[in-house]
Amino acid sequence: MSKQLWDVEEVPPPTGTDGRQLTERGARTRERLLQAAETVFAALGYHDASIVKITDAADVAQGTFYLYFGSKQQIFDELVMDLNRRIRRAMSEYADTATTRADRERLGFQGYFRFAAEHPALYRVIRQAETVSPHILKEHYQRISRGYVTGLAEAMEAGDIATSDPEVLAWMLMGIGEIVGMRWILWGETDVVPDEVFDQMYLFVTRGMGTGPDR
Amino acid sequence: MSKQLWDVEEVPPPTGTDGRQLTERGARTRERLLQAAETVFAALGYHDASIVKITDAADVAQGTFYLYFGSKQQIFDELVMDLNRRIRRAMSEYADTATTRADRERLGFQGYFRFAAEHPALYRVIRQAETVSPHILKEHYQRISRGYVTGLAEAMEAGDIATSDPEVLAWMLMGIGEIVGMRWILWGETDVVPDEVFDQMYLFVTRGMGTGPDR
Amino acid sequence: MSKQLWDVEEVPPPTGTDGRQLTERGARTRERLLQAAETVFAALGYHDASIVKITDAADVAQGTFYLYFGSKQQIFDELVMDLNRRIRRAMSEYADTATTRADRERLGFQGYFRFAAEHPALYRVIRQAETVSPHILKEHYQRISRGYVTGLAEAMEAGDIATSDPEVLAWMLMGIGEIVGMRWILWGETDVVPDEVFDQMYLFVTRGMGTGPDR
Amino acid sequence: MSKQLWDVEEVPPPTGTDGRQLTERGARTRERLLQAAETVFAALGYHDASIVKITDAADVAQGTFYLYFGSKQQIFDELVMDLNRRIRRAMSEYADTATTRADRERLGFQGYFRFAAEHPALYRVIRQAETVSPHILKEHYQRISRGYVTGLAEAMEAGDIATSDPEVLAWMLMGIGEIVGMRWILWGETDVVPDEVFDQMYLFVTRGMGTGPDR
DNA sequence: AATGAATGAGAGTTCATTCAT
DNA sequence: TATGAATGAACTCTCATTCAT
Repeated sequence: MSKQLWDVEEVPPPTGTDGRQLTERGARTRERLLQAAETVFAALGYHDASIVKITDAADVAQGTFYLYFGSKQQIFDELVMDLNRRIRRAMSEYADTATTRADRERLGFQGYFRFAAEHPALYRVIRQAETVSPHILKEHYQRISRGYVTGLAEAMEAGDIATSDPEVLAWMLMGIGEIVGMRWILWGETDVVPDEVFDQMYLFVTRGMGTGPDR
Repeated sequence: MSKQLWDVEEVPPPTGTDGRQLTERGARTRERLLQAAETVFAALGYHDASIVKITDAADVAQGTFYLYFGSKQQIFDELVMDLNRRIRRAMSEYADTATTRADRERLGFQGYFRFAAEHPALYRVIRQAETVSPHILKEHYQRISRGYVTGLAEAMEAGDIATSDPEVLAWMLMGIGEIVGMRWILWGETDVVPDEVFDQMYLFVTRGMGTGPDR
Repeated sequence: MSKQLWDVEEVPPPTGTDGRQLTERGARTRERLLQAAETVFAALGYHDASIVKITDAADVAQGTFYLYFGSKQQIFDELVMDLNRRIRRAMSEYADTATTRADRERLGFQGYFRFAAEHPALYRVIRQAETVSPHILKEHYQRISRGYVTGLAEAMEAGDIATSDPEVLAWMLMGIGEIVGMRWILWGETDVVPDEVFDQMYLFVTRGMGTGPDR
Repeated sequence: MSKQLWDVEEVPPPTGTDGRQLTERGARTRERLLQAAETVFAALGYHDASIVKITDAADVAQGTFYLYFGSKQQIFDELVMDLNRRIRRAMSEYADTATTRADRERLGFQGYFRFAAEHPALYRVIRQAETVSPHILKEHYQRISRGYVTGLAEAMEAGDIATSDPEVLAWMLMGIGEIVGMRWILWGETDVVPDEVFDQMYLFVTRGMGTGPDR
């Protein structure tokens, strides 16, 4: 397997609201706030989350928040992009253990479901973005799709799956992963996708891509 | 084609907050509020929409709102269920014109996309539900899935598509429809799904279900 | 004496923040807020006055404030214009009792000093306007000057005072009135301008205008 | 002409908040802060100016401020007294070039107007003092008045102007200068007092003092 | 059925000031 | 001497909701 599918970019060093570089202490506080935000947004949703609740959870004073983030929106956006990077990393880690190309998508799904199970914030936070920060939501899907497209195009060229528009395919795979994760992980009794469901899903996907068991 | 796929139930006559039957005038006012809410929620999202804005748009006094709805949540929930009924009706209307069973899903997708194009509120409002009213969101998906399941089970029995768990299949179809609609209608330049995309999508779906061109 | 020097315009009926006409009850509340604002601004100055303090003084809830005024600025501006109308009315009432034209300015000064003595708000509030709302301050002086100009032009035409630019003269009279009022009323021990001071001032003014005792 | 009218006192060497003498570097920083304060207060007014903005303008850290000034008030007061010294110096410089006693007041006015034109801070800052630091405002006027009184008393004794209470006269001259400067310099199109206006004003003043052209 | 004035809790945000480094 | 992170009280303003008319 050549390179990583979701080749996750490095993050630039964080700055304060005024644009200045942070001391180590500052960076630590900022990180605490970001973690608190994840918890609070996941538990309460964007509206109902409040800056007081975030600073309480981070155990800093209200005013401190504004040293690092300009507004509730801004920390939200940052959190979404942070989650996005972590999902892609999770998917990469799984997918890159594949020994055959055909296994890649399967492992990608598993990475995604695993991450979703461990981070309830994922759905609660990201779906909010639709109205809170539409452009960030777009960005989120696009970044994931990009990774898929790369891998799918390769697979098509190698003749492993039927040739088609890799972008359409990529979005469909995301749509499937998202709704299955929501239905069986977020709303399910267990926090994994049951094996029979996974298998049915995967059968559908491979058939759809033109790599069924018949191939 | 036997019966409707999304057999949409009748709605009971609306009542006021106090539970009493409404006069005709009252029913009209209530309707005005519901329409105003759709506009306002779609334009601003749940948090940013406010009851003043809704009553302003409906051209009634603030107090009047509470004669018909108990809270902001409640009108939101009602709106979601209303949209849900209308989508299912739209999907049914399309699907029921199918002359062959195989055409049903295709037409169902088209009904959905058409509705999405005409009602931008769909995504903006329904995705909000994730945090505003989780149980309503669940209800929304379940009702649509139910229609799919009925039709898919029938088709499997008739041998038109490969046998599998119709529920898993139903959810995947929803997931695909939702994300494709978002990507190409909500975010696309045109407000229809381009033909090539639709075809690629449909090819994937039919292959996945085991009804490809090869059948 | 022909007509009034400071012919004070009528005020339009007050409206709420949303532009709607007020009920009688609303008008009363609005008035209460305006009076409270005068007291509070006079006692504390613009910065140190707060909306809580104003609503407390008016004995209404904080939110009520915003039914009638859009911001602290706005109630301040309104208050300045209100004081301005009242000063001009006070000056008019005095000046219009004059039996000889020569007496008019004397009585105008007295009207002004009397008003200043009774309304400590005058200086505290109006001088603030310099930075809070420069254009309102300008308006304030211009309206008073306009009344002066009318009277002075008349007097010049009648040959009662030496001919000169009535506007320059008007502003000087205001400047004198303002600083004398500040020095002897606002900062003085008594709250009237001592007779000897008033006489000295008036002698200076009449000589300056070319209507000394020598005329 | 005997001595200076506004004989401006020397300022004691500045100290830090802790009362200790400053090093040369400290004195420089303190000076930078004072200059930044003039700019910021003039541009924004007392309330809207903030210590962050002052320290930003002075390019020092927030904490540094408190090494030199105890509070926002304190730097404001110091700034007012600084401006006051500079005005008096400006007036003196002009007045002391007078060759005849009668010319003194004329030149004093010109010095004042020139200073006002060059320092818009003058009005914006000093008028603030009304509520920020009433006693400082009083002090400001009194110091200027003192210079006037000295000169006017001398002139009366010499028979150059009519005898009267020099204090009343002094305050009136200040009032005139202030309002004319505001009307024609601060609010005027040009930043000088137009010649005709100045002449009208000066004619009024000389007549009022009993030194008209008729003398 | 409809109004609109009134409420008050709570939101986001700013800012003078302190203090460890 | 200088820094800049941290504080927390106070501010302006919004809003869902109640209630007398």
